[in-house]
Amino acid sequence: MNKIDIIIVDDHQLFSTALHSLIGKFEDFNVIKVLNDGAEVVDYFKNGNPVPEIILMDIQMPIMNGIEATIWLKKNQPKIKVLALSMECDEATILAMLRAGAKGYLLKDIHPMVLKHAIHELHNVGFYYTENVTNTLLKSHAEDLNTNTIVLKDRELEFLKLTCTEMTYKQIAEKMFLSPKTVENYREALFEKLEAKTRIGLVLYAIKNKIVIL
Amino acid sequence: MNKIDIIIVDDHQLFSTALHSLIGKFEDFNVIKVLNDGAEVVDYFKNGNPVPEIILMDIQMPIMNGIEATIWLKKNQPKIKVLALSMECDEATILAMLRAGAKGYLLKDIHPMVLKHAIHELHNVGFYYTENVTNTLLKSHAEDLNTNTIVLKDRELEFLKLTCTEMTYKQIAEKMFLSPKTVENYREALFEKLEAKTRIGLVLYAIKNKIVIL
DNA sequence: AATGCTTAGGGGATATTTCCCCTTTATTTT
DNA sequence: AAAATAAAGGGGAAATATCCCCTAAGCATT
Repeated sequence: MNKIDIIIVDDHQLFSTALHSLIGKFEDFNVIKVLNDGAEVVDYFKNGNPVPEIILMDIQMPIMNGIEATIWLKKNQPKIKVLALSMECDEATILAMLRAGAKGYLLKDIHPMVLKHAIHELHNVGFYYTENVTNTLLKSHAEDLNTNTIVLKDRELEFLKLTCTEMTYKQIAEKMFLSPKTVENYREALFEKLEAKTRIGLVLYAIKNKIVIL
Repeated sequence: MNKIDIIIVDDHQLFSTALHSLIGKFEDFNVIKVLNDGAEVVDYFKNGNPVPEIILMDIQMPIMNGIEATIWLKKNQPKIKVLALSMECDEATILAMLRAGAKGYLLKDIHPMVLKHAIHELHNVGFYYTENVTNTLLKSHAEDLNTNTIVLKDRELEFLKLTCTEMTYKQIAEKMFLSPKTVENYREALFEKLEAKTRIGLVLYAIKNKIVIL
Protein backbone atom coordinates (compact mmCIF):
# COMPACT_ATOMS: atom_id res chain seq x y z
CA MET A 1 0.00 0.00 0.00
CA ASN A 2 1.28 3.42 -0.94
CA LYS A 3 2.09 5.90 1.76
CA ILE A 4 0.21 9.18 1.90
CA ASP A 5 2.49 12.12 1.22
CA ILE A 6 2.17 14.96 3.68
CA ILE A 7 3.59 18.44 4.11
CA ILE A 8 3.55 20.18 7.50
CA VAL A 9 3.31 23.99 7.59
CA ASP A 10 3.78 25.59 11.00
CA ASP A 11 5.93 28.44 12.23
CA HIS A 12 6.23 26.98 15.71
CA GLN A 13 9.33 24.87 15.32
CA LEU A 14 8.74 22.85 18.46
CA PHE A 15 5.30 21.86 17.33
CA SER A 16 6.14 21.06 13.74
CA THR A 17 9.10 18.97 14.83
CA ALA A 18 7.03 17.05 17.34
CA LEU A 19 4.33 16.54 14.73
CA HIS A 20 6.87 15.34 12.24
CA SER A 21 8.25 12.66 14.54
CA LEU A 22 4.75 11.70 15.59
CA ILE A 23 3.54 11.20 12.06
CA GLY A 24 6.75 9.41 11.21
CA LYS A 25 5.62 6.66 13.56
CA PHE A 26 2.54 5.97 11.52
CA GLU A 27 3.67 3.61 8.81
CA ASP A 28 1.17 4.76 6.24
CA PHE A 29 2.20 8.42 6.23
CA ASN A 30 5.23 10.04 4.71
CA VAL A 31 6.21 13.58 5.59
CA ILE A 32 7.95 14.87 2.50
CA LYS A 33 8.57 18.41 3.76
CA VAL A 34 8.22 20.71 6.76
CA LEU A 35 7.68 24.40 5.98
CA ASN A 36 7.60 27.30 8.41
CA ASP A 37 5.30 29.81 6.77
CA GLY A 38 2.56 30.16 4.18
CA ALA A 39 4.99 32.10 2.02
CA GLU A 40 7.27 29.08 1.94
CA VAL A 41 4.40 26.99 0.64
CA VAL A 42 4.02 29.28 -2.34
CA ASP A 43 7.76 29.24 -3.02
CA TYR A 44 7.88 25.49 -2.64
CA PHE A 45 5.32 24.86 -5.35
CA LYS A 46 6.50 27.65 -7.61
CA ASN A 47 9.82 25.84 -7.71
CA GLY A 48 8.14 22.70 -8.97
CA ASN A 49 8.80 20.52 -5.93
CA PRO A 50 6.90 17.25 -5.28
CA VAL A 51 3.20 17.66 -4.63
CA PRO A 52 1.75 15.98 -1.51
CA GLU A 53 -1.75 14.62 -1.08
CA ILE A 54 -2.30 16.39 2.21
CA ILE A 55 -1.04 19.56 3.88
CA LEU A 56 -1.32 20.09 7.62
CA MET A 57 -1.64 23.84 7.87
CA ASP A 58 -1.27 26.14 10.85
CA ILE A 59 -3.23 29.38 10.71
CA GLN A 60 -1.32 32.04 12.59
CA MET A 61 1.98 32.49 10.79
CA PRO A 62 4.16 35.57 10.53
CA ILE A 63 4.49 36.31 6.81
CA MET A 64 1.59 34.62 5.02
CA ASN A 65 -1.07 33.08 7.24
CA GLY A 66 -2.68 29.70 6.70
CA ILE A 67 -5.86 31.14 5.27
CA GLU A 68 -4.08 33.04 2.57
CA ALA A 69 -1.89 30.07 1.84
CA THR A 70 -4.96 27.85 1.50
CA ILE A 71 -6.58 30.35 -0.85
CA TRP A 72 -3.44 30.25 -2.93
CA LEU A 73 -3.46 26.46 -2.95
CA LYS A 74 -7.11 26.34 -3.96
CA LYS A 75 -6.14 28.15 -7.10
CA ASN A 76 -2.72 26.73 -7.83
CA GLN A 77 -2.79 23.21 -6.39
CA PRO A 78 -6.48 22.36 -6.18
CA LYS A 79 -5.85 18.63 -5.74
CA ILE A 80 -4.07 19.05 -2.41
CA LYS A 81 -6.33 18.64 0.61
CA VAL A 82 -5.61 21.11 3.37
CA LEU A 83 -6.20 20.07 6.97
CA ALA A 84 -6.19 23.11 9.24
CA LEU A 85 -4.45 22.56 12.56
CA SER A 86 -5.05 25.51 14.78
CA MET A 87 -5.30 26.86 18.30
CA GLU A 88 -8.19 29.19 17.46
CA CYS A 89 -11.65 27.82 17.94
CA ASP A 90 -13.65 30.93 17.17
CA GLU A 91 -16.30 30.78 14.54
CA ALA A 92 -14.88 33.51 12.35
CA THR A 93 -11.55 31.77 11.94
CA ILE A 94 -13.08 28.37 11.25
CA LEU A 95 -15.43 29.83 8.67
CA ALA A 96 -12.66 31.79 7.03
CA MET A 97 -10.49 28.72 6.79
CA LEU A 98 -13.25 26.59 5.32
CA ARG A 99 -14.16 29.31 2.86
CA ALA A 100 -10.53 29.43 1.89
CA GLY A 101 -10.86 25.80 0.92
CA ALA A 102 -9.67 23.70 3.87
CA LYS A 103 -11.16 20.22 3.88
CA GLY A 104 -10.79 19.72 7.63
CA TYR A 105 -10.21 21.62 10.83
CA LEU A 106 -8.62 20.26 14.00
CA LEU A 107 -7.55 21.88 17.24
CA LYS A 108 -3.93 21.34 18.12
CA ASP A 109 -4.63 19.66 21.41
CA ILE A 110 -6.35 16.61 19.96
CA HIS A 111 -5.27 13.03 20.48
CA PRO A 112 -2.76 11.72 17.92
CA MET A 113 -5.15 8.95 16.90
CA VAL A 114 -7.74 11.55 15.97
CA LEU A 115 -5.21 13.21 13.72
CA LYS A 116 -4.38 9.86 12.14
CA HIS A 117 -8.03 9.17 11.58
CA ALA A 118 -8.64 12.64 10.17
CA ILE A 119 -5.84 12.30 7.65
CA HIS A 120 -7.22 8.97 6.47
CA GLU A 121 -10.71 10.37 6.14
CA LEU A 122 -9.37 13.34 4.22
CA HIS A 123 -7.54 11.01 1.91
CA ASN A 124 -10.36 8.54 1.37
CA VAL A 125 -13.53 10.55 1.79
CA GLY A 126 -12.25 13.99 0.91
CA PHE A 127 -13.06 15.86 4.10
CA TYR A 128 -13.13 15.52 7.88
CA TYR A 129 -14.91 17.83 10.28
CA THR A 130 -15.03 17.38 14.02
CA GLU A 131 -18.30 17.76 15.86
CA ASN A 132 -17.12 21.16 17.02
CA VAL A 133 -16.70 22.42 13.50
CA THR A 134 -19.96 20.89 12.32
CA ASN A 135 -21.77 22.72 15.08
CA THR A 136 -20.14 25.96 14.09
CA LEU A 137 -21.19 25.40 10.52
CA LEU A 138 -24.77 24.68 11.45
CA LYS A 139 -24.92 27.69 13.75
CA SER A 140 -23.69 29.99 11.03
CA HIS A 141 -26.39 28.73 8.67
CA ALA A 142 -23.58 27.48 6.46
CA GLU A 143 -24.63 30.32 4.18
CA ASP A 144 -22.25 30.87 1.40
CA LEU A 145 -19.58 28.31 2.15
CA ASN A 146 -19.91 26.72 -1.22
CA THR A 147 -21.74 29.54 -2.92
CA ASN A 148 -18.95 31.93 -2.17
CA THR A 149 -16.55 31.23 -4.98
CA ILE A 150 -14.61 34.44 -4.67
CA VAL A 151 -11.07 33.59 -5.62
CA LEU A 152 -8.51 36.31 -5.24
CA LYS A 153 -5.44 36.35 -7.41
CA ASP A 154 -1.99 36.50 -5.86
CA ARG A 155 -1.45 40.17 -6.55
CA GLU A 156 -4.98 41.05 -5.50
CA LEU A 157 -4.39 39.36 -2.16
CA GLU A 158 -1.14 41.21 -1.77
CA PHE A 159 -2.85 44.48 -2.59
CA LEU A 160 -5.70 43.75 -0.21
CA LYS A 161 -3.32 43.16 2.67
CA LEU A 162 -1.53 46.43 2.03
CA THR A 163 -4.87 48.19 1.78
CA CYS A 164 -5.48 47.31 5.43
CA THR A 165 -2.59 49.56 6.28
CA GLU A 166 -2.27 53.28 6.66
CA MET A 167 -0.44 53.41 3.35
CA THR A 168 -1.73 55.45 0.44
CA TYR A 169 -2.22 53.74 -2.89
CA LYS A 170 0.87 55.52 -4.14
CA GLN A 171 2.91 53.95 -1.37
CA ILE A 172 1.31 50.59 -2.02
CA ALA A 173 2.26 50.94 -5.67
CA GLU A 174 5.88 51.51 -4.74
CA LYS A 175 5.88 48.51 -2.44
CA MET A 176 4.37 46.31 -5.13
CA PHE A 177 6.64 47.73 -7.83
CA LEU A 178 3.64 48.85 -9.84
CA SER A 179 2.44 52.12 -11.26
CA PRO A 180 -0.21 53.91 -9.17
CA LYS A 181 -2.55 53.41 -12.08
CA THR A 182 -2.19 49.67 -11.95
CA VAL A 183 -2.84 49.63 -8.24
CA GLU A 184 -5.88 51.68 -9.12
CA ASN A 185 -7.08 48.83 -11.31
CA TYR A 186 -6.64 46.32 -8.51
CA ARG A 187 -8.68 48.57 -6.28
CA GLU A 188 -11.51 48.76 -8.79
CA ALA A 189 -11.43 45.02 -9.43
CA LEU A 190 -11.68 44.28 -5.73
CA PHE A 191 -14.49 46.82 -5.27
CA GLU A 192 -16.49 44.73 -7.70
CA LYS A 193 -15.47 41.31 -6.49
CA LEU A 194 -15.95 42.07 -2.83
CA GLU A 195 -18.90 44.41 -3.32
CA ALA A 196 -17.15 47.27 -1.57
CA LYS A 197 -17.93 50.92 -2.13
CA THR A 198 -14.92 52.38 -0.36
CA ARG A 199 -11.51 51.34 0.85
CA ILE A 200 -13.06 50.77 4.27
CA GLY A 201 -15.20 48.07 2.69
CA LEU A 202 -12.08 46.26 1.50
CA VAL A 203 -10.59 46.43 4.97
CA LEU A 204 -13.74 45.03 6.55
CA TYR A 205 -13.79 42.15 4.07
CA ALA A 206 -10.16 41.33 4.68
CA ILE A 207 -10.63 41.26 8.43
CA LYS A 208 -13.88 39.30 8.35
CA ASN A 209 -12.28 36.70 6.14
CA LYS A 210 -9.09 36.69 8.17
CA ILE A 211 -6.96 37.70 5.24
CA VAL A 212 -5.43 40.06 7.72
CA ILE A 213 -5.43 38.99 11.35
CA LEU A 214 -5.44 41.65 14.03
CA MET B 1 -25.09 42.74 56.67
CA ASN B 2 -25.97 44.81 53.63
CA LYS B 3 -26.78 43.08 50.40
CA ILE B 4 -24.65 43.78 47.36
CA ASP B 5 -26.65 45.56 44.65
CA ILE B 6 -26.30 44.06 41.22
CA ILE B 7 -27.47 44.86 37.70
CA ILE B 8 -27.55 42.19 34.99
CA VAL B 9 -27.02 43.24 31.38
CA ASP B 10 -27.64 40.57 28.75
CA ASP B 11 -29.65 40.48 25.57
CA HIS B 12 -30.31 36.76 25.84
CA GLN B 13 -33.54 36.79 27.81
CA LEU B 14 -33.37 33.15 28.76
CA PHE B 15 -29.94 33.56 30.24
CA SER B 16 -30.56 36.79 32.10
CA THR B 17 -33.75 35.42 33.57
CA ALA B 18 -32.03 32.25 34.71
CA LEU B 19 -29.20 34.29 36.15
CA HIS B 20 -31.62 36.54 37.95
CA SER B 21 -33.39 33.68 39.67
CA LEU B 22 -30.08 32.03 40.45
CA ILE B 23 -28.63 35.10 42.09
CA GLY B 24 -31.89 35.68 43.89
CA LYS B 25 -31.18 32.51 45.83
CA PHE B 26 -28.01 33.93 47.27
CA GLU B 27 -29.12 35.89 50.29
CA ASP B 28 -26.31 38.39 50.14
CA PHE B 29 -27.04 39.63 46.62
CA ASN B 30 -29.79 41.87 45.40
CA VAL B 31 -30.55 42.23 41.69
CA ILE B 32 -31.95 45.73 41.35
CA LYS B 33 -32.41 45.68 37.59
CA VAL B 34 -32.09 43.52 34.49
CA LEU B 35 -31.21 45.32 31.26
CA ASN B 36 -31.08 43.91 27.75
CA ASP B 37 -28.48 46.01 26.00
CA GLY B 38 -25.52 48.28 26.61
CA ALA B 39 -27.58 51.16 25.32
CA GLU B 40 -30.11 50.55 28.10
CA VAL B 41 -27.30 50.85 30.64
CA VAL B 42 -26.51 54.33 29.41
CA ASP B 43 -30.17 55.33 29.47
CA TYR B 44 -30.61 53.84 32.92
CA PHE B 45 -27.91 55.95 34.50
CA LYS B 46 -28.67 59.06 32.49
CA ASN B 47 -32.13 58.94 34.07
CA GLY B 48 -30.61 59.00 37.53
CA ASN B 49 -31.67 55.51 38.60
CA PRO B 50 -30.13 53.72 41.60
CA VAL B 51 -26.45 52.84 41.20
CA PRO B 52 -25.38 49.23 41.88
CA GLU B 53 -22.04 48.07 43.21
CA ILE B 54 -21.62 45.42 40.53
CA ILE B 55 -22.75 44.96 36.95
CA LEU B 56 -22.73 41.55 35.29
CA MET B 57 -22.12 42.43 31.68
CA ASP B 58 -22.56 40.37 28.55
CA ILE B 59 -20.33 41.28 25.60
CA GLN B 60 -22.19 40.50 22.40
CA MET B 61 -25.29 42.69 22.37
CA PRO B 62 -27.16 44.09 19.40
CA ILE B 63 -27.13 47.87 19.85
CA MET B 64 -24.26 48.75 22.17
CA ASN B 65 -21.91 45.92 23.09
CA GLY B 66 -20.53 45.23 26.55
CA ILE B 67 -17.15 46.69 25.79
CA GLU B 68 -18.55 50.01 24.73
CA ALA B 69 -20.90 50.02 27.69
CA THR B 70 -18.01 49.35 30.04
CA ILE B 71 -16.01 52.16 28.49
CA TRP B 72 -18.97 54.44 29.08
CA LEU B 73 -19.25 53.29 32.68
CA LYS B 74 -15.55 53.86 33.30
CA LYS B 75 -16.12 57.48 32.50
CA ASN B 76 -19.56 58.08 33.91
CA GLN B 77 -19.91 55.62 36.81
CA PRO B 78 -16.33 54.78 37.72
CA LYS B 79 -17.28 53.29 41.10
CA ILE B 80 -19.28 50.45 39.56
CA LYS B 81 -17.32 47.25 39.14
CA VAL B 82 -18.04 45.45 35.88
CA LEU B 83 -17.83 41.67 35.77
CA ALA B 84 -17.79 40.43 32.19
CA LEU B 85 -19.83 37.31 31.57
CA SER B 86 -19.17 36.04 28.11
CA MET B 87 -19.09 33.12 25.73
CA GLU B 88 -15.98 34.34 23.93
CA CYS B 89 -12.67 33.11 25.24
CA ASP B 90 -10.40 34.60 22.64
CA GLU B 91 -7.54 36.75 23.73
CA ALA B 92 -8.57 39.81 21.78
CA THR B 93 -11.98 40.02 23.39
CA ILE B 94 -10.67 39.46 26.90
CA LEU B 95 -8.00 42.09 26.46
CA ALA B 96 -10.47 44.54 24.97
CA MET B 97 -12.86 44.05 27.85
CA LEU B 98 -10.17 44.50 30.47
CA ARG B 99 -8.84 47.57 28.72
CA ALA B 100 -12.36 48.90 28.71
CA GLY B 101 -12.26 48.69 32.48
CA ALA B 102 -13.84 45.36 33.47
CA LYS B 103 -12.66 44.12 36.84
CA GLY B 104 -13.36 40.47 36.13
CA TYR B 105 -14.02 38.07 33.28
CA LEU B 106 -15.97 34.82 33.51
CA LEU B 107 -17.17 32.36 30.91
CA LYS B 108 -20.87 31.75 30.95
CA ASP B 109 -20.59 28.03 31.57
CA ILE B 110 -19.01 28.29 35.02
CA HIS B 111 -20.41 26.80 38.18
CA PRO B 112 -22.79 29.07 40.11
CA MET B 113 -20.55 28.99 43.16
CA VAL B 114 -17.69 30.37 41.11
CA LEU B 115 -19.90 33.27 40.12
CA LYS B 116 -20.87 33.84 43.73
CA HIS B 117 -17.24 33.78 44.77
CA ALA B 118 -16.26 36.11 41.95
CA ILE B 119 -18.84 38.68 42.91
CA HIS B 120 -17.65 38.63 46.50
CA GLU B 121 -14.06 39.02 45.45
CA LEU B 122 -15.00 41.86 43.16
CA HIS B 123 -16.82 43.55 46.02
CA ASN B 124 -14.15 43.02 48.66
CA VAL B 125 -10.87 42.93 46.79
CA GLY B 126 -11.84 44.93 43.72
CA PHE B 127 -11.11 42.40 41.00
CA TYR B 128 -11.36 38.71 40.13
CA TYR B 129 -9.60 36.96 37.31
CA THR B 130 -9.81 33.26 36.56
CA GLU B 131 -6.72 31.32 35.78
CA ASN B 132 -7.70 31.38 32.13
CA VAL B 133 -7.72 35.14 32.02
CA THR B 134 -4.52 35.45 34.01
CA ASN B 135 -2.80 33.24 31.47
CA THR B 136 -4.08 35.32 28.63
CA LEU B 137 -2.80 38.43 30.33
CA LEU B 138 0.63 36.95 30.90
CA LYS B 139 0.84 35.71 27.32
CA SER B 140 0.03 39.12 25.95
CA HIS B 141 2.80 40.71 28.04
CA ALA B 142 0.05 42.68 29.76
CA GLU B 143 1.54 45.64 27.90
CA ASP B 144 -0.57 48.67 28.18
CA LEU B 145 -3.51 47.37 30.15
CA ASN B 146 -3.08 49.99 32.82
CA THR B 147 -0.90 52.35 30.85
CA ASN B 148 -3.51 52.68 28.19
CA THR B 149 -5.78 55.32 29.65
CA ILE B 150 -7.45 56.25 26.41
CA VAL B 151 -10.97 57.28 27.29
CA LEU B 152 -13.29 58.03 24.42
CA LYS B 153 -16.16 60.41 24.89
CA ASP B 154 -19.70 59.36 23.98
CA ARG B 155 -19.81 61.23 20.71
CA GLU B 156 -16.30 60.14 19.79
CA LEU B 157 -17.31 56.53 20.26
CA GLU B 158 -20.38 57.10 18.16
CA PHE B 159 -18.29 58.71 15.46
CA LEU B 160 -15.73 55.92 15.59
CA LYS B 161 -18.38 53.27 15.07
CA LEU B 162 -19.77 55.08 12.06
CA THR B 163 -16.26 55.48 10.71
CA CYS B 164 -16.05 51.70 10.42
CA THR B 165 -18.73 51.90 7.79
CA GLU B 166 -18.69 52.74 4.14
CA MET B 167 -20.27 56.11 4.95
CA THR B 168 -18.56 59.35 4.02
CA TYR B 169 -17.96 61.90 6.73
CA LYS B 170 -20.73 63.98 5.26
CA GLN B 171 -23.15 61.11 5.74
CA ILE B 172 -21.84 60.51 9.23
CA ALA B 173 -22.42 64.18 9.99
CA GLU B 174 -26.05 63.87 8.91
CA LYS B 175 -26.54 60.77 11.00
CA MET B 176 -25.05 62.49 14.06
CA PHE B 177 -26.93 65.75 13.42
CA LEU B 178 -23.67 67.67 13.19
CA SER B 179 -22.03 69.88 10.62
CA PRO B 180 -19.42 68.16 8.45
CA LYS B 181 -16.91 70.52 9.98
CA THR B 182 -17.65 69.28 13.46
CA VAL B 183 -17.31 65.69 12.38
CA GLU B 184 -14.03 66.82 10.91
CA ASN B 185 -12.95 67.86 14.41
CA TYR B 186 -13.88 64.48 15.86
CA ARG B 187 -11.82 62.84 13.18
CA GLU B 188 -8.79 64.96 14.00
CA ALA B 189 -9.21 64.42 17.73
CA LEU B 190 -9.32 60.67 17.27
CA PHE B 191 -6.33 60.71 14.93
CA GLU B 192 -4.37 62.16 17.82
CA LYS B 193 -5.82 60.06 20.60
CA LEU B 194 -5.55 56.79 18.74
CA GLU B 195 -2.34 57.68 16.91
CA ALA B 196 -3.94 57.10 13.53
CA LYS B 197 -2.76 58.67 10.30
CA THR B 198 -5.74 57.75 8.15
CA ARG B 199 -9.30 56.64 8.49
CA ILE B 200 -8.08 53.07 8.07
CA GLY B 201 -6.11 53.52 11.28
CA LEU B 202 -9.31 54.39 13.13
CA VAL B 203 -11.03 51.31 11.74
CA LEU B 204 -8.17 49.06 12.80
CA TYR B 205 -8.22 50.50 16.31
CA ALA B 206 -11.96 50.03 16.63
CA ILE B 207 -11.78 46.42 15.52
CA LYS B 208 -8.74 45.56 17.62
CA ASN B 209 -10.43 46.99 20.67
CA LYS B 210 -13.73 45.39 19.81
CA ILE B 211 -15.54 48.70 19.64
CA VAL B 212 -17.00 47.25 16.51
CA ILE B 213 -17.38 43.50 16.34
CA LEU B 214 -17.34 41.80 12.98
C1' DA C 1 -13.94 87.38 37.60
C1' DA C 2 -10.62 84.57 35.35
C1' DT C 3 -9.15 80.16 33.60
C1' DG C 4 -9.75 76.05 31.39
C1' DC C 5 -12.42 72.43 29.15
C1' DT C 6 -15.98 70.66 26.07
C1' DT C 7 -18.86 70.93 22.18
C1' DA C 8 -20.00 72.93 17.85
C1' DG C 9 -18.69 75.30 13.73
C1' DG C 10 -15.75 77.51 9.92
C1' DG C 11 -12.05 78.97 5.97
C1' DG C 12 -8.98 77.53 2.72
C1' DA C 13 -5.50 74.54 0.69
C1' DT C 14 -3.62 70.09 -0.67
C1' DA C 15 -3.56 65.15 -1.05
C1' DT C 16 -6.02 61.06 -1.80
C1' DT C 17 -9.73 58.41 -3.33
C1' DT C 18 -13.04 57.18 -6.50
C1' DC C 19 -15.08 56.90 -11.17
C1' DC C 20 -15.25 55.97 -16.21
C1' DC C 21 -13.17 54.85 -20.30
C1' DC C 22 -9.04 53.22 -23.00
C1' DT C 23 -4.30 50.75 -24.67
C1' DT C 24 -0.72 47.14 -24.94
C1' DT C 25 1.40 42.70 -24.31
C1' DA C 26 1.67 38.05 -23.03
C1' DT C 27 -0.64 33.82 -21.76
C1' DT C 28 -4.37 30.61 -21.80
C1' DT C 29 -8.48 28.57 -23.77
C1' DT C 30 -11.18 26.99 -27.33
C1' DA D 1 -5.41 30.43 -35.50
C1' DA D 2 -8.86 33.16 -33.10
C1' DA D 3 -10.78 34.59 -28.86
C1' DA D 4 -10.72 35.30 -24.13
C1' DT D 5 -8.25 36.55 -20.04
C1' DA D 6 -4.62 38.28 -16.97
C1' DA D 7 -1.34 41.83 -15.91
C1' DA D 8 0.37 46.41 -16.48
C1' DG D 9 -0.35 51.19 -17.57
C1' DG D 10 -2.86 55.72 -18.63
C1' DG D 11 -6.00 60.46 -18.98
C1' DG D 12 -8.95 63.41 -16.82
C1' DA D 13 -12.46 64.89 -13.60
C1' DA D 14 -15.13 65.00 -9.38
C1' DA D 15 -15.72 63.68 -4.68
C1' DT D 16 -13.55 62.87 -0.20
C1' DA D 17 -10.20 63.02 3.14
C1' DT D 18 -6.60 65.31 5.45
C1' DC D 19 -4.21 69.40 7.44
C1' DC D 20 -3.68 73.77 10.00
C1' DC D 21 -5.47 77.46 12.18
C1' DC D 22 -9.44 80.09 14.18
C1' DT D 23 -14.16 81.56 16.62
C1' DA D 24 -17.87 81.27 20.04
C1' DA D 25 -21.05 79.62 23.47
C1' DG D 26 -21.73 76.91 27.74
C1' DC D 27 -20.13 75.03 31.92
C1' DA D 28 -17.28 73.89 35.80
C1' DT D 29 -13.32 75.02 38.73
C1' DT D 30 -10.51 78.10 41.17
